[in-house]
Amino acid sequence: MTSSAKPKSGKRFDSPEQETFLNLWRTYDCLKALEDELFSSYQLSAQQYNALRLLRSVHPASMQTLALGKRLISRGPDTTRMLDRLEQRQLIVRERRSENRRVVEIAITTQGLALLDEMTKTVREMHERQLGHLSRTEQQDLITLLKRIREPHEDASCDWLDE
Amino acid sequence: MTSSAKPKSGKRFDSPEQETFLNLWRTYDCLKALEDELFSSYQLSAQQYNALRLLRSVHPASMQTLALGKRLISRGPDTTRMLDRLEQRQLIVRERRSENRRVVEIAITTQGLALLDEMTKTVREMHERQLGHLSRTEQQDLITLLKRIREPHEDASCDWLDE
DNA sequence: CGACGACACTTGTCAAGACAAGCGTCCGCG
DNA sequence: CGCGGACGCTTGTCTTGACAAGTGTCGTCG
Repeated sequence: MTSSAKPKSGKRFDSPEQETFLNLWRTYDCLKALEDELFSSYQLSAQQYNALRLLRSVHPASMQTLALGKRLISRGPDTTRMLDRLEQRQLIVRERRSENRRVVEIAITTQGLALLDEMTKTVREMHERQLGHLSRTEQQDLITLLKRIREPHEDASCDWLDE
Repeated sequence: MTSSAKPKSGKRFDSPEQETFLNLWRTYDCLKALEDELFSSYQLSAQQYNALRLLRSVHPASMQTLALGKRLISRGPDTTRMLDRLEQRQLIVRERRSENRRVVEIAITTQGLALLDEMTKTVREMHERQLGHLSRTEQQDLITLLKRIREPHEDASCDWLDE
């Protein structure tokens, strides 16, 4: 008993907050695995799928690269190169307007919309597998708790401006 | 109104399950950002920190590489190379025993324990910032819901054998 | 109207993760 | 014994994400 750290193999967590976070992490990872499995069969990442969804929500209008990046989950990742891949597959188009040649407007193409349509059914089935065993009330409770967690952090580093 | 997809910009989610999952993702990402910020100041990833924690919990015994990898959150990532980095910093030791030269036993070193001790305070403060504004009851409710989500998936692809 | 700073995006470079093939070791069976 | 297969880990290679510096465009102020 010389060490100041007490392993105490019965107690697995250093604090209740750690237990909560690890549960959150595990659960997220578990559901993400199901997502990735599906999306990879369409050669898409979850981020790319969300980008397409966002673009569809403003279709036929367009969004600027930065605005799109801000609304994706992980804050400002490599938006440019992710869009490169989508553009190569002609799921989106990029356009530099003469009125302001700094910004690049992104819009979803007909092929992009078609891909989303094609995925609708399997995506819904995956959501069913992921969370279908929870009642509507449980899901609502969960969302409430999750939002409460984010409350004090939203303006700090996590601003998605979702609504 | 020619398109079959209905953008309907008011409705943001395709299904309640999607809303739940996106909330989970966002919340996780939000808390992860706080984690990463802290751990990166110690030149560690969250995975590496968890590996050290796990090793401490069995100290002074050791674990096999595969067993350790299985108990980390993201299933079986690049355990070997992650341990390479920890070994280079002498936070762990690897040993091939003569009794079974296939397996590699991993153990945390005194320096590894010292690093964990050094981090204890700031890690706790971060947990406080992350989730301190939730009551014990709220955290417990959340954990219950999260476990319920994982229930049907645990044996499929997410087996952490935590307890 | 020309220089300066700010903005929006792009490119370069590097570390980290994913996937598959390869190597050494052990067990079982003839 | 010796050989085939399974196991446990390592290595190679590719894709992905992270961070910083660079490029082109616009507003503004002297």
